[in-house]
Amino acid sequence: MTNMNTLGRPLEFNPDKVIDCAMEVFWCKGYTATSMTDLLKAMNLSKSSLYQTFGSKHQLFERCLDRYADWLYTDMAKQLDESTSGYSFIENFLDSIANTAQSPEGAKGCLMVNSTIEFGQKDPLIATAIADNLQLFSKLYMEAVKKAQKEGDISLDADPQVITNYLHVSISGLRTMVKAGADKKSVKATIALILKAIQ
Amino acid sequence: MTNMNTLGRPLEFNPDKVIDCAMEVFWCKGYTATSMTDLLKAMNLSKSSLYQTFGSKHQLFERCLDRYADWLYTDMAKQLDESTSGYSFIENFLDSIANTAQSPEGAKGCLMVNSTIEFGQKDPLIATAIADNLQLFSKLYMEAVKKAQKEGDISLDADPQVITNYLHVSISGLRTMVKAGADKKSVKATIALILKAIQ
DNA sequence: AATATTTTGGACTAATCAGTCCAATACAAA
DNA sequence: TTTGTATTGGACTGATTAGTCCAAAATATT
Repeated sequence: MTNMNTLGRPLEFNPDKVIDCAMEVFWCKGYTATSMTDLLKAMNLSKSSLYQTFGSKHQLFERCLDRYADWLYTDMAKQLDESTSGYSFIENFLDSIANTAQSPEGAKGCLMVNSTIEFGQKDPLIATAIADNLQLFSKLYMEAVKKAQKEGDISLDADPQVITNYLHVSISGLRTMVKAGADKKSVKATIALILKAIQ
Repeated sequence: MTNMNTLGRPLEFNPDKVIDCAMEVFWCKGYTATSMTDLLKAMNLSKSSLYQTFGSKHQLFERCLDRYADWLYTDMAKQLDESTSGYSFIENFLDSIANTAQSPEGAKGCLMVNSTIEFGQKDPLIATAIADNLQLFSKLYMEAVKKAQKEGDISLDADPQVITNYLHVSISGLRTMVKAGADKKSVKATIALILKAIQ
């Protein structure tokens, strides 16, 4: 099988590291527009190694999706943990999206949003992968919202689940706006209005 | 050239009608995932006729984008015209998105949003096509917002341009949420919160 | 009926697609 | 050093990609 071998020729690459390379390509180009040649070049792997280790383009993509969600979740959880308040965490996260406006990072958007739009419900495996990862972020948002409610920044009679969905919608929308080329000033003004609904 | 000929063999198809067929395919599958074979089948055209009339896959897609925007704009302008108030127009439009939840129509999403995510700023021609069409909808939203302000449903000290951007973000976000498979009830609850920010 | 003009069907191309396969290679254990 | 096991490079496959080209067909004008 893959890795964990004590016998035979050792792997010449770090599977986790090359997944990051693949993720980057899928993130920039989308699944369909990415060719195996693109991936091979970015991952600096031979065809055999790629297929041996990851099975297929589709399976590799699933791995990338999970890796992306994991990476983003870890980062956001850290942000939440280090934040002075639940509300400021939300505020800062939205602001960080605005700061990607008209930059290469902003042009990439969010791999989860990109994949949701590219696949929708067409591919059951990917649809569940996205749904599962979305659930992960929901929990994080929920935590932040409940914290903000305790801290008096968000009204107590608001339903945290509704606010969580509202945040998802706002974030996807902002990412789309940024991808469409909106400038930082417009995005920030929009964010101010977004936050108005949850106060 | 194309059409408007008085001499020679007449076209066996209606260019406008077959564009609608192509639009449908691009809408469902995205640009990259759509093959010429898909288009040929959907449009019921021979390869020569397609290339003769539309030039290339790319040019055909541009035509489809414009056609889509035109079609949607016309429909929305009519809705605004027939609406009892500016605010109810906005409300009804958001509600119509919620009603596509977990249906084939919802799975398609919005061709403008889909294309924004698929292309971003990668393709200058398509980026401008999207930006131009977005501008069209901005004017419509702006009109509705200003009307709602006059009618006392939206506060007069709110900047109509900011609300317009906010609506764009909300609509893109809702379309993404629906594509991800959200149920009607959740979407409607989210819309209620979205509207809260502009009252 | 002859001619000019245009569209159409379909054969064709060269490039690219994802994926397979195997001999050569490189290591650990014996 | 031999043996067993796993990885690697790269040739190869068949299908599909967008796009070209030209002879045949279909019409309006003369």
